[in-house]
Amino acid sequence: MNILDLPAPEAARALVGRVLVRRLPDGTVIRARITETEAYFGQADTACHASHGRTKRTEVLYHRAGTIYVYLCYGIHWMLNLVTGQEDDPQAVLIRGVEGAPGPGRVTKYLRIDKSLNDMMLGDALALEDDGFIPARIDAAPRIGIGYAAPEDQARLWRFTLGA
DNA sequence: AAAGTGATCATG
DNA sequence: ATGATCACTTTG
Repeated sequence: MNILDLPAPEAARALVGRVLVRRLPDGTVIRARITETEAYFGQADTACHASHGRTKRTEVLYHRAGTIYVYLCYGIHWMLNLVTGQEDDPQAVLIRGVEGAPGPGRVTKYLRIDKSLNDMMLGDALALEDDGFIPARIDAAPRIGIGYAAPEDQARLWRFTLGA
Protein backbone atom coordinates (compact mmCIF):
# COMPACT_ATOMS: atom_id res chain seq x y z
CA MET A 1 0.00 0.00 0.00
CA ASN A 2 1.58 3.22 -1.19
CA ILE A 3 0.95 6.25 1.00
CA LEU A 4 -0.21 8.18 -2.04
CA ASP A 5 -3.17 5.83 -2.36
CA LEU A 6 -4.45 7.23 0.92
CA PRO A 7 -6.92 10.11 1.15
CA ALA A 8 -5.05 13.42 0.85
CA PRO A 9 -5.13 14.47 4.53
CA GLU A 10 -3.68 11.13 5.62
CA ALA A 11 -1.16 11.10 2.79
CA ALA A 12 -0.10 14.66 3.66
CA ARG A 13 0.60 13.65 7.23
CA ALA A 14 2.43 10.47 6.19
CA LEU A 15 4.60 12.38 3.73
CA VAL A 16 6.29 14.66 6.26
CA GLY A 17 9.67 13.22 7.13
CA ARG A 18 9.96 11.31 3.85
CA VAL A 19 12.68 12.18 1.37
CA LEU A 20 12.23 13.61 -2.11
CA VAL A 21 14.82 12.60 -4.70
CA ARG A 22 15.26 14.77 -7.77
CA ARG A 23 17.31 13.44 -10.69
CA LEU A 24 18.39 15.99 -13.30
CA PRO A 25 19.01 15.06 -16.94
CA ASP A 26 22.75 15.66 -16.42
CA GLY A 27 22.85 13.07 -13.63
CA THR A 28 22.78 15.43 -10.68
CA VAL A 29 20.81 14.12 -7.71
CA ILE A 30 19.19 16.41 -5.16
CA ARG A 31 17.75 14.91 -2.00
CA ALA A 32 15.52 16.77 0.49
CA ARG A 33 13.45 15.74 3.47
CA ILE A 34 9.88 17.01 3.46
CA THR A 35 9.11 19.31 6.40
CA GLU A 36 5.72 20.75 5.51
CA THR A 37 2.71 19.65 3.47
CA GLU A 38 -0.90 20.59 2.83
CA ALA A 39 -3.84 18.46 1.70
CA TYR A 40 -6.32 19.45 -0.99
CA PHE A 41 -9.17 17.07 -0.76
CA GLY A 42 -11.42 16.70 -3.80
CA GLN A 43 -14.23 18.69 -5.40
CA ALA A 44 -16.05 19.14 -2.09
CA ASP A 45 -13.05 21.05 -0.67
CA THR A 46 -13.57 24.65 -1.77
CA ALA A 47 -9.87 25.36 -1.34
CA CYS A 48 -9.00 22.70 -3.93
CA HIS A 49 -8.38 23.82 -7.51
CA ALA A 50 -10.73 21.11 -8.71
CA SER A 51 -13.66 22.45 -6.70
CA HIS A 52 -14.70 24.38 -9.82
CA GLY A 53 -14.62 21.27 -11.94
CA ARG A 54 -12.35 19.68 -14.49
CA THR A 55 -10.43 22.13 -16.67
CA LYS A 56 -7.29 21.92 -18.74
CA ARG A 57 -5.25 22.87 -15.70
CA THR A 58 -7.00 20.73 -13.09
CA GLU A 59 -7.18 17.69 -15.35
CA VAL A 60 -3.97 16.36 -13.82
CA LEU A 61 -5.58 16.21 -10.38
CA TYR A 62 -7.95 13.55 -11.69
CA HIS A 63 -5.11 11.28 -12.72
CA ARG A 64 -3.61 8.35 -10.85
CA ALA A 65 -2.05 8.59 -7.40
CA GLY A 66 1.63 9.39 -7.82
CA THR A 67 1.11 11.82 -10.67
CA ILE A 68 3.01 15.10 -10.29
CA TYR A 69 0.99 18.32 -10.49
CA VAL A 70 2.99 21.50 -11.06
CA TYR A 71 1.53 24.92 -11.75
CA LEU A 72 2.62 28.54 -11.69
CA CYS A 73 1.41 30.82 -8.91
CA TYR A 74 1.58 34.63 -8.70
CA GLY A 75 3.36 34.63 -12.04
CA ILE A 76 6.62 33.62 -10.40
CA HIS A 77 6.52 30.48 -8.33
CA TRP A 78 6.11 26.86 -9.32
CA MET A 79 4.07 24.78 -6.87
CA LEU A 80 4.79 21.08 -6.46
CA ASN A 81 1.90 18.75 -5.67
CA LEU A 82 1.58 14.98 -5.54
CA VAL A 83 -1.73 13.50 -6.63
CA THR A 84 -3.25 11.09 -4.11
CA GLY A 85 -6.34 8.91 -3.70
CA GLN A 86 -8.35 7.19 -6.40
CA GLU A 87 -8.33 8.05 -10.06
CA ASP A 88 -11.07 10.57 -11.02
CA ASP A 89 -11.16 11.82 -7.43
CA PRO A 90 -9.13 15.06 -7.54
CA GLN A 91 -6.93 15.15 -4.45
CA ALA A 92 -3.36 16.26 -3.97
CA VAL A 93 -0.72 17.10 -1.40
CA LEU A 94 1.17 20.37 -1.77
CA ILE A 95 4.82 20.17 -0.75
CA ARG A 96 5.13 23.40 1.19
CA GLY A 97 8.61 22.94 2.52
CA VAL A 98 11.70 20.75 2.60
CA GLU A 99 14.85 20.97 4.69
CA GLY A 100 16.85 23.92 3.40
CA ALA A 101 13.90 25.42 1.53
CA PRO A 102 10.98 26.78 3.58
CA GLY A 103 8.06 27.95 1.42
CA PRO A 104 6.52 26.18 -1.56
CA GLY A 105 8.11 28.49 -4.15
CA ARG A 106 11.52 27.80 -2.64
CA VAL A 107 10.99 24.06 -2.79
CA THR A 108 10.66 24.01 -6.55
CA LYS A 109 13.54 26.40 -7.02
CA TYR A 110 15.74 24.21 -4.82
CA LEU A 111 14.73 20.99 -6.57
CA ARG A 112 14.73 22.62 -10.05
CA ILE A 113 11.15 21.71 -10.71
CA ASP A 114 9.02 23.44 -13.30
CA LYS A 115 6.11 22.88 -15.68
CA SER A 116 8.01 20.17 -17.54
CA LEU A 117 7.33 17.73 -14.69
CA ASN A 118 3.60 18.37 -14.77
CA ASP A 119 1.55 15.22 -15.40
CA MET A 120 4.57 12.97 -15.06
CA MET A 121 4.62 9.95 -12.78
CA LEU A 122 6.79 9.76 -9.67
CA GLY A 123 9.73 7.40 -10.04
CA ASP A 124 12.13 8.84 -12.58
CA ALA A 125 12.86 12.58 -12.56
CA LEU A 126 11.33 12.78 -9.11
CA ALA A 127 10.89 9.99 -6.58
CA LEU A 128 9.99 9.38 -2.97
CA GLU A 129 12.36 7.62 -0.63
CA ASP A 130 11.84 6.11 2.80
CA ASP A 131 15.02 6.17 4.84
CA GLY A 132 13.32 4.95 8.00
CA PHE A 133 13.24 8.35 9.64
CA ILE A 134 10.36 8.70 12.10
CA PRO A 135 9.27 12.23 12.99
CA ALA A 136 9.25 12.89 16.73
CA ARG A 137 6.20 15.05 16.32
CA ILE A 138 3.94 16.29 13.54
CA ASP A 139 1.83 19.40 14.04
CA ALA A 140 -1.48 20.11 12.29
CA ALA A 141 -2.66 23.64 11.45
CA PRO A 142 -4.98 25.48 9.05
CA ARG A 143 -3.84 25.85 5.46
CA ILE A 144 -2.21 29.02 4.16
CA GLY A 145 -3.39 31.40 1.46
CA ILE A 146 -6.89 30.09 0.91
CA GLY A 147 -8.96 33.10 1.87
CA TYR A 148 -11.25 32.44 -1.07
CA ALA A 149 -12.44 29.11 0.40
CA ALA A 150 -15.52 28.49 2.54
CA PRO A 151 -14.93 29.20 6.26
CA GLU A 152 -15.37 25.56 7.24
CA ASP A 153 -12.72 24.57 4.70
CA GLN A 154 -10.35 27.28 5.88
CA ALA A 155 -10.68 25.88 9.39
CA ARG A 156 -9.63 22.34 8.51
CA LEU A 157 -6.31 21.28 10.01
CA TRP A 158 -4.81 20.02 6.79
CA ARG A 159 -1.39 21.56 7.01
CA PHE A 160 1.27 19.36 8.54
CA THR A 161 4.68 20.39 9.79
CA LEU A 162 7.62 18.44 11.13
CA GLY A 163 8.02 19.13 14.84
CA ALA A 164 11.37 20.15 16.31
C1' DA B 1 2.94 46.93 4.07
C1' DA B 2 3.07 46.33 -0.75
C1' DA B 3 4.53 45.34 -5.22
C1' DG B 4 5.99 42.16 -8.77
C1' DT B 5 4.72 38.57 -12.15
C1' DG B 6 2.25 35.65 -15.86
C1' DA B 7 -0.75 31.35 -16.72
C1' DT B 8 -5.37 30.26 -16.27
C1' DC B 9 -10.26 30.78 -16.50
C1' DA B 10 -14.66 33.20 -17.03
C1' DT B 11 -16.52 36.97 -19.30
C1' DG B 12 -17.87 39.51 -23.80
C1' DA C 1 -9.83 40.04 -26.58
C1' DT C 2 -9.74 41.71 -21.82
C1' DG C 3 -9.71 41.41 -16.93
C1' DA C 4 -9.73 39.15 -12.24
C1' DT C 5 -7.66 36.02 -9.60
C1' DC C 6 -4.18 33.72 -7.26
C1' DA C 7 -1.48 26.80 -2.75
C1' DC C 8 4.19 33.39 -2.86
C1' DT C 9 8.61 35.98 -2.11
C1' DT C 10 11.16 39.90 -1.43
C1' DT C 11 11.95 44.46 -0.21
C1' DG C 12 11.39 48.50 2.48
